[in-house]
Parts: sequence; structure tokens; C-alpha cells
Amino acid sequence: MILSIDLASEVPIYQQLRDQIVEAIAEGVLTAGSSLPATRTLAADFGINFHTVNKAYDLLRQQGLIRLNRKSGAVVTAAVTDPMVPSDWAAKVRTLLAEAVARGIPPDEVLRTCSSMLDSFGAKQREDTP
Amino acid sequence: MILSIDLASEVPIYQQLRDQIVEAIAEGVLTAGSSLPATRTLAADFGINFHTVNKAYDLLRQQGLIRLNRKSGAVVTAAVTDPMVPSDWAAKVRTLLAEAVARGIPPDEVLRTCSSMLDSFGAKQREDTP
Amino acid sequence: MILSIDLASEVPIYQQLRDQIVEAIAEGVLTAGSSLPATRTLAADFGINFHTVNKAYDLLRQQGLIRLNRKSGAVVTAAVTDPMVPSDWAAKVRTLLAEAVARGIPPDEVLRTCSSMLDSFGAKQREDTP
Amino acid sequence: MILSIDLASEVPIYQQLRDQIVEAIAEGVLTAGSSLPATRTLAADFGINFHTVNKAYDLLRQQGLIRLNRKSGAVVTAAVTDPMVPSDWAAKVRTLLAEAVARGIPPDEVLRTCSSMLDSFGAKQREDTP
DNA sequence: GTGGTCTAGACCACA
DNA sequence: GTGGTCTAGACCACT
Repeated sequence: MILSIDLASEVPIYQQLRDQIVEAIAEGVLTAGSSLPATRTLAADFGINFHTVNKAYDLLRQQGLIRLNRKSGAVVTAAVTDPMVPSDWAAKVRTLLAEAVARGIPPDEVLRTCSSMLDSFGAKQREDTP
Repeated sequence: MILSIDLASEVPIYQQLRDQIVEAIAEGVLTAGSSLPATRTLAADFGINFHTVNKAYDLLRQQGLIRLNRKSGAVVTAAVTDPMVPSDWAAKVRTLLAEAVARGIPPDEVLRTCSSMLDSFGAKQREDTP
Repeated sequence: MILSIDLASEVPIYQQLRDQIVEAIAEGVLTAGSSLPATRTLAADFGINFHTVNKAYDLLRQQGLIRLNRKSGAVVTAAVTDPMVPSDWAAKVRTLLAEAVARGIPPDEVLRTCSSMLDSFGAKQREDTP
Repeated sequence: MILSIDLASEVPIYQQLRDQIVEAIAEGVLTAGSSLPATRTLAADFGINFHTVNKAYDLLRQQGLIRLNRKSGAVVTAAVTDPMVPSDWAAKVRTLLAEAVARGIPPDEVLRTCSSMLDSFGAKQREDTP
């Protein structure tokens, strides 16, 4: 897995890490049982603070995407059995979609954008397991 | 237009206001030329400070969704002529979609959720202009 | 002289009028001694308030670009004898130029942009007096 | 960096602050990575309210010139990679240039004024890195 | 110790 | 009567 962070970005580093790991899981690059790099290793690689990586991992743990053990490190969990759409997630998506529509973008174009994004996740998955 | 704010929420009040107004515009409840309540009026209705409403309106103005005049108050602008998808918007959506997929929700169900949200905007529009 | 105003614009109508008349003078489309349309005529043409046109004309008068008489209407004055650069004008230009440079635009490109703008004024003048 | 504000001016204090900081960036007095004074510190120095400084900083953040962090304060960002001339910026410059020409100032003198302003930015930069 | 948010209340400019 | 600006002072989140 290749991660890249932008130290000059507006978005916090721990958020960038979290987002990219989430994407990697969505793409199937990281599958259930995969191990994430040790926090100190990852921090050293990027020259960032160890606590920053910790915070990113903790966010993922809170969401149930990874499991943190003292001995086995950070491990990607199996997909949640309850595939319900969390309400706050739906609220965020709804706000974003509304923003696009309010700016005058046709709804079907917005949907097409979403569709192609979702397809791109699947494409990565097929590449990995040919 | 019906707005509701949650004073106990961790998302800022001005953000809640902005989001709901954006949704109202997307739904067509607020159309181009519609007037928003005066800042102090809206503030009084919710029992909040007028500066908080001011900040929400200012965010909408920055995004080009409303126009602020000393004489005519806050007025919804016509939809932007350039229906381009901003890159940072796309990045936010991509992260959110990845989050759903990572949680094990099938991509086609995610897409269906988006589709129904977009439809709900259109539905409101059709209600208004039967 | 052809004027066009954008009722939906962020910038006040009287300002748009003033700016376009200033440009027309700079381009030589309006020369010293030229008469501007009567305020009520111009207001009727655009379907705007008569006071709005009045305000634009008054701004031009304050700057010494036109002269207002009850009988002869608004007349473009001869170019000011003192071609000094007003300090507040210089301050505005300086701030704008600084903004471009601060955004990373090379100074010579900024200067080239200014140069081509100034040339465009002269071009119009030559067209008018072949 | 030396800032000066005029409390009696009709241009808002936060605007004065913003403009002077923009100039400082253009001059190279503030380079990418430089820290600006803390909002409350700067406010205390000028005997103004910290909210006023906050608004100036927020404008700079919106423009992408600085980054605001809770921990590291206000930091000047690297120059934007896209050196495009925004259309509204061009419109403002065009209006100002037209104003000068309309007042009878020869275009080449206007251009020389712009050129010397741009040079003065570079001059400051050279002073800083001799 | 930083910025972020919210409140309360004042005066101004515009029209 | 509208938004715009400024002040004064509070508490919170993050580090």
C-alpha cells in the first residue's frame, strides 16, 4: 500500500492518513486481516509525529474498520456484518449532494460522478485478484 | 422553509444553518430570487445571536449561492452557469463513498442511496410546481 | 456608446455604470465635450431607478471626469491638467498587484497583462479616429 | 514585518490588515512557512479586538495565502501552483487602469507606475536575501 | 497557548 | 429596516 501525505494541505495529516487507508480498504488493496504498518514505523517514514499516526489509527478503530492489539498491531477487520447506512454518514452525503445540485449541476451528472467513483474502487479490486 | 438547529450538536450552528439552506436550494424550496429571513430576524427565531446567522449567510455568499444587499437583504442567486465539479468537492465525496464501501456496504446499494437522495431533491421541486 | 449592466451581479449597479463610462472615456469612445444620456433616459433604457443613474453620474462628477449642468446635462470634461497619480488610486493598484504577486504570478506576466489592457484602450481610440 | 492601521479610515480595519499582509507576502518579507503573530497578540499590539484580526486572517485563508492551525497558528502557504489570472482580478485592474487613462494620464506613464510598483516588491525580496 | 465558536450590544451606511 | 463593522468577554478543542 502506498500512502502520500501533503504537509502543506488544509486538511489535517491524521485525516489524510485515515482517508487514504479507508480508500485502500474500499479498493481491496487492504483486505480483512491485513496488517497496517506500526505507528512508529509509519511516522518515521513520513517524518511526522508518532501521535499523529496514532490519532488516524484511533479514528479507524472507532469506526470499526481496524482492530488495535498491543501484540499484533493494527489489523483490518472483516467487513461489518450490519451493512446499514449510518445516519450521520447519510447526512454528510446528503449535504454534499445538495451542494452540487444547488450549484446547478444536473442530478444525473452528480450521480454519474458517484457511479464512476464507486466503479474505480471495484476496478482496483479486480486488478488485485485476477 | 423550515429550518431546525441542534444547539447541543458538535457541528457549529452556522454550519447547520448553511447546510440546511443549501438543501433548501437544492430541493427548490428556495429558488433564484427568493429572499432569506433577515439575519436578526432568523437569529431571534432560533434564540441565537445574529452574528452566528451572519456567518452562515457569509459562507453562502462566498460560495455564490446567495447575494447580500443592504437594501434587499439576502437573496438566492441564479444557479451558476459553470456546472463544473470542483476538485475538492469530488475528493470529499470520494472519501465518503470509500467509507461506505469499506464498511462492507455493496457499491450498488451506496449508489442507490445517492440516487434516492438526488431524487428526493427533485421530488420536492415537483411538489412546489405541480 | 453601448453600456451593459448585470442586475444579478455582486457589484452595485451604479458602480457598473460608473466603471463602464470610465472605460468608455479611457477608450476615447467618449471624448471631452461628449454628452452622456439624460439620467432619466438611461434609467428607462435599463429599467432601473433614476437615482441609481444619478449616483453613478455623481461619482464621475466628484472625480472630475464629467460636469453636470441643469441645462446641458452631463458632459465629459477635458482631461485633467494635473496628471498626477492620486495616492489612493496608487494604493489600490499596489494592493491589487501585490495580490497577484503573492499568489505566485510572475511580476513580468502581471505587467504584461496591464500592458495589454492599456493597449486595448489605445486600440479603441485609433479605431474611432482613423 | 511592520504593519500600520488607520482607525479613522473608511476602509475596514480587517481589510487594511489583509492588504498589508498581502503586500508583505508579495515583497517577500513574509515567505512560505513564515508565522504571523497570534490573533490576540496582534490585536493587543494595535489596541483592537481580536475578532477583527481574526476576520483579516480568515480572508487570507479563504484566498489560500495562509493556513490556520490551532497548534501552529497562522502560517504563510507556498505560492499557489496555478498562476492563472482570476477574471474578477483582471476586471478590477482594468477598471483602475481605465480610471487613470480617463484622467488624462498617458498610458505609458501608468504602465511605468505599475512597473515600478512591481519592481519595489522584487527590491524588498532582494534586500531580504542578499 | 493557539485558533474556533458563540453571545451581547453598540454604531454606521445605505436607501 | 437592512447588512457591515467593531468591541468585550466567555468557553471550548487541541497540543
